[in-house]
Amino acid sequence: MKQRIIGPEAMPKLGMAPIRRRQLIDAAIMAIHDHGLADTTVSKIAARAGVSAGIVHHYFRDKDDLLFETMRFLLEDLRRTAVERLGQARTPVERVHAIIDSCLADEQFAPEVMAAWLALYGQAKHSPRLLRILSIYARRLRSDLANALKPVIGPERVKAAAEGTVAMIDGLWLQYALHGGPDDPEFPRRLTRAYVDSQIALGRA
Amino acid sequence: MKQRIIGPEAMPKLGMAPIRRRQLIDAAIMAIHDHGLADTTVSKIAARAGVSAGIVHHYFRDKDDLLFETMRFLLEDLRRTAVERLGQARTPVERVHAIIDSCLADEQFAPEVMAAWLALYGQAKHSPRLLRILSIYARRLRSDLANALKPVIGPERVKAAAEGTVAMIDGLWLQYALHGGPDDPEFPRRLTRAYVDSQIALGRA
Amino acid sequence: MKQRIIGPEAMPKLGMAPIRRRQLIDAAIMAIHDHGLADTTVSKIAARAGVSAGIVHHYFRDKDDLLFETMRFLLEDLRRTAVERLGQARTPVERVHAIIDSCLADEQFAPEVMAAWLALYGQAKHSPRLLRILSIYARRLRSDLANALKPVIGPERVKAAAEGTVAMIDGLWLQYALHGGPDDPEFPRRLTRAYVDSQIALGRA
Amino acid sequence: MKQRIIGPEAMPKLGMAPIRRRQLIDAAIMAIHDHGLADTTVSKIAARAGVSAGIVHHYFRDKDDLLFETMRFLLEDLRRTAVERLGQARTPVERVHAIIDSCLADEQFAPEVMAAWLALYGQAKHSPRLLRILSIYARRLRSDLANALKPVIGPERVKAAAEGTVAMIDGLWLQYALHGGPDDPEFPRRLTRAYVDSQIALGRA
DNA sequence: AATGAATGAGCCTTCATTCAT
DNA sequence: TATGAATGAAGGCTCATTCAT
Repeated sequence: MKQRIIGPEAMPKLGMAPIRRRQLIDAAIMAIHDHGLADTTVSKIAARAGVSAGIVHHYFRDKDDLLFETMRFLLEDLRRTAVERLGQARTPVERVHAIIDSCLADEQFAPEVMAAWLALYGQAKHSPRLLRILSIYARRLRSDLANALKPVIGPERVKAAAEGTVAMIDGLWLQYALHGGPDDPEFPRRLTRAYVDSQIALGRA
Repeated sequence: MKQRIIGPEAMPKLGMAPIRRRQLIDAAIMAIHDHGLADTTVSKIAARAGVSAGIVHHYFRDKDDLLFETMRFLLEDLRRTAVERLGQARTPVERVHAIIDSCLADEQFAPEVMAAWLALYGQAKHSPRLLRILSIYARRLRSDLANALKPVIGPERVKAAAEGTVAMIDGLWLQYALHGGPDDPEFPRRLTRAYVDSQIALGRA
Repeated sequence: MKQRIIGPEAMPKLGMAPIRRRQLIDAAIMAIHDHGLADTTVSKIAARAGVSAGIVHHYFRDKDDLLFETMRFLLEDLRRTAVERLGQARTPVERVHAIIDSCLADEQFAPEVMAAWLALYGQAKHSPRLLRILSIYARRLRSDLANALKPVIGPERVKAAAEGTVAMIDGLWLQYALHGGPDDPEFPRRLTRAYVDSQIALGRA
Repeated sequence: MKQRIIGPEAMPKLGMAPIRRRQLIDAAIMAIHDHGLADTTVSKIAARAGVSAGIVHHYFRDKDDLLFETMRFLLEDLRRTAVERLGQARTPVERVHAIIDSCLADEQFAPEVMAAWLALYGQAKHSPRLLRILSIYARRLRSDLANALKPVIGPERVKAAAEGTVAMIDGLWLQYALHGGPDDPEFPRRLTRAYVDSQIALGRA
């Protein structure tokens, strides 16, 4: 999170846009972690990225745009991980575990990431764009989970099981987001898998 | 928008402090819901309460103080409900249900309350005072839950069961906080109770 | 300066005006000493006097009025002392010494008094009322001094000697006002008397 | 009222700091003269300098910082003049006269400068930073004066003579600061030199 | 006479944004 | 591309003043 993409000594004039945008998004995540969303200013983000405040508006329409892109980055990063792991899963249960493991992956417990997600949650209701991408992500997660559970749980119980699993994932994550990451990051994953297993056992019967 | 909480006919000049403080706390909750914490200003809160912006500083040291008291009000309100319901519970399982039902009570799904809690969560990491009262509340909840589960679950499984239950409660609540309150507020309570029951069944064996 | 005129337990309803006014003037002097004129507020003055802020406007038109009366009090106090001492003086030289001794009397080196006088000086140019009473006082002082010197100094040198004496008085006082009262309050008086004596010696020749 | 110090044709965007700082210090002196320290606001200073109020905080930490730098400017300006004139003086008496002439130089009787010095005096007791630089200046002045007087006055009388001279300088200046600059700016210098001469005459004997 | 509640104006300061270089 | 200067709009907070009690 803190390594520089390229050194400050070599600044090619072309193709900087994606690099700078990514730099600024990283800086925004760090600034939110350091100061909280309410106290995150354009200047602080720019300082974190090692650039001047003015340049931010060359790469993003305005502050809101930068913050929106930051939130989208978080969501897409998570989605990418989930898709990757799902691609490697072979059985239904492996698919469920892939989802759990990507939602509760080690990276999701990085303090900067947790702070940014919490900020995203707090802000979503007051930003239609934010709410929209968050809802899309949430719908996909439920859909993936339901699809994975369908083969092993009776159709009338799938929805409740999926809801419960999402709740377990988010609830565990929230604890760590509020009170500090887990000593053993495997613990929440194990707990959630156990829940799913119990649901499958129940659903099969 | 600007209706007065208490009628204009009786405006006592003495002993206004508790009335005004409560008025302003209510207004703060509404303002957070309307604009989000980051865009909640003292003026907006005062307008919501139907008073001038200046008077806020007669009753609260500063904006942070008002917001802190608002958050504390939410926490104490929840705590009060939980203590009441626990007092009426007779069996261990009733005690567990009392906790679930107070955390997922209908009032907790009021849009204003959900918005304020989300804001509290997002802000806690950047306010020692906030984090402190939130941690106290979280510790009490876990303690209550563990005590209630102890008689019916083997000691080596109590902690995991309590953690799981808290996660289920928070996770379900979070879904509704983000995507709108439940159609049937009984549903999340039923789901959580089912989880606890399965844990008890597992724990007993 | 800090003793209460009357205790708070016995509050006669009649004839309070002069007492309260004097209390508030004393409190204003102390507040100016404590906080500086720029940071002296009505509330601070009222608190110093042990009354509520609102009551100040029963005894003074507004804050400016209170401060003006405070400054006038200082000037009249000094004038009263000078008149008293002049009345007891018998010879021309005694009259000059009386003026010196009243301007550099021990009371004039009280920290509260020095702070208030400095504030008066800084404010005078921006308050016509203040400048007026200050000028009257200054004119009287020069006049008294010239009259006292006339019998012992040639008329063509009286004015310069009076100017020099006033300068010596004010200059010495200013040092103490800025850097703390004199260890030996007799020292500045002696120095000024020596100056006058040298002027008389010169003037006589 | 709003004329720019430097022409509008050349507005360099780089290296504005020293120019703007000096502009703002000048504007602060004028604002203090116009309104008095208590009524000098950042907006008034900015308006005097022909810039927006916001920009003040680009060049000074806060209002206090600007006022402090303003006061320091006055002190350093005076000190610079004194050092220059002392450098040109050849004899002990010339050195004393150099000090007198710099303290009572024509520039010191400019209304804006006098108003700012008075404000400095009134504020010093309530600002440690201000008191500190004022004390340093005062100490240097006394030291310079004592050194200059040492060769021509017996050691046991040097201190009193220096004190008296400082008092004469400050006292005369104070008269003009309060009641308007001298018709003949040479007059106070002559009077002070006469005092010093009399002290030397006395000290030699 | 005295208080505390209440207001409204104004001040300092911050900050997103624009612009000339 | 990148910067720092500059602005203007708020925001938080203070405070003198008024008023009902």
